[in-house]
Amino acid sequence: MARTTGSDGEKTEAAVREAAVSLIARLGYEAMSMRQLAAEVGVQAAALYRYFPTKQDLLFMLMREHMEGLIEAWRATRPVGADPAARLAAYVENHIAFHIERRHSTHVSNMELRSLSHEKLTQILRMRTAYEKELRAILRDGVEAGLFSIEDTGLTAMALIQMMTGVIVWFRPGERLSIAEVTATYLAMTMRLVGAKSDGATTSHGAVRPFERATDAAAL
Amino acid sequence: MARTTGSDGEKTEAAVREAAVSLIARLGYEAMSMRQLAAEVGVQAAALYRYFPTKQDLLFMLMREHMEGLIEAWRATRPVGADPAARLAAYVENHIAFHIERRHSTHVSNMELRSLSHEKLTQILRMRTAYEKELRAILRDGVEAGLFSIEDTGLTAMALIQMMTGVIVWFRPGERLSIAEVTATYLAMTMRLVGAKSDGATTSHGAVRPFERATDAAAL
DNA sequence: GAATTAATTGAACGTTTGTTTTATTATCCG
DNA sequence: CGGATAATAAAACAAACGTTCAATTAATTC
Repeated sequence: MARTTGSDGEKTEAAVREAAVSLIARLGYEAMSMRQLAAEVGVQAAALYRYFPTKQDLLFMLMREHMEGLIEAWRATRPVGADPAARLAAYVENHIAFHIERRHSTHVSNMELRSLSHEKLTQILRMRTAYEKELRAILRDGVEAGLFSIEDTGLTAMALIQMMTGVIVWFRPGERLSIAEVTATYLAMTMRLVGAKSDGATTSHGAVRPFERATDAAAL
Repeated sequence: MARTTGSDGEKTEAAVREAAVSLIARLGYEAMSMRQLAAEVGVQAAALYRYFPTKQDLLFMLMREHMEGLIEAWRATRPVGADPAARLAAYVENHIAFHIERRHSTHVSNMELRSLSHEKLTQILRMRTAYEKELRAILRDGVEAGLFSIEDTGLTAMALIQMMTGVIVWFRPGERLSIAEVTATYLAMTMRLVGAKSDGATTSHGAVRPFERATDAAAL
């Protein structure tokens, strides 16, 4: 009735995070009880409080790590000197690969923002804005270089992000389409949406060559 | 300590629905308590149960009415005999107008699906699928007529709906852009995204004439 | 104006909630 | 082997939850 044989703080902590992401994604933050989470980990509810001070801190921790992972994945992938079309392609591929691979934590980070305190919400939104800013910069550069025809850079960036992130709503791995096919199609749609001129990486009818990286794109 | 002067069932019921949509959109279904909802209406919690049997039935009622409204708005607007490009334009305009106008109930219908029982969830998803099917039919007709160039009709329909519905995440009435401007830009992006040939209602650079209906589009 | 119906209150029900406290045991270090 | 520390269980807390019930009053009907 106390410390159990084989118990290990690090393993428990990892199990808690994994279970929390899965449960919150499935039930929602408010609907998931601490006892439910504890049962999923195979532990009593009181034991959870070794790893975070409150339930909301757990949520914030999960969200912050998700955003940090997203920004880091982009930082490691982005082609710095390339032309806007190649940079846009890299952004789309990274975004889709990351979000498909982390469907659950994406769900959490997108749906549970309202459960954060004002202060914690601000921190998460700051990270999100920084990430979206990268896309706006690419679009702006593309317009200035005469490669894209866009009415409103900010609006287009939001539309693209909503479109791409929406993949997690309907995509299920192992069904009709592979990740590579989905990524290639979204890339083609993106290029047409921004009015990319058909040259360089794009084929004659406006579709874009798949860049042969979609399957292993998110090996962070 | 009983019936209050001036009390009226119909007015209370309407006030309950309005307050519920607003509160659930802001706090989430699980986070909103019946006492909170009652206080917003100016009534005791017990009085709510005159108008629906359980909290979940209230949620279901709000979602069903939202979906019925969406389908009815499209039914009343759709141009039956027109060509695919005009039908697609009508779909986009109706969708955006409806969702901007009903931001709160859209939020509820999109975010709180997991709080429904399996049976009620199925009913809502059936309505949603029927609505999305209309878009897929338009895209398919456009492809067959040689007007659109699309890789995957189903995937493109989902991408478009996610993109358009996403408007409610960032759009706030009375800020930088008007509803008409947003709608026009989304229409242009949609037409490029589906690879619409530049003829008929579309201008030379792929943008689409606004159809002069965006502002009064959602007078249901 | 009496009888009936509609609308609501206030109190109470048993559960469940997030969290704290205290005690207990496994593991690690010397 | 013994003391320190890490990790947990078990029990308890007040507060809040959705919902029910009986009592009470306003509005309506005849």
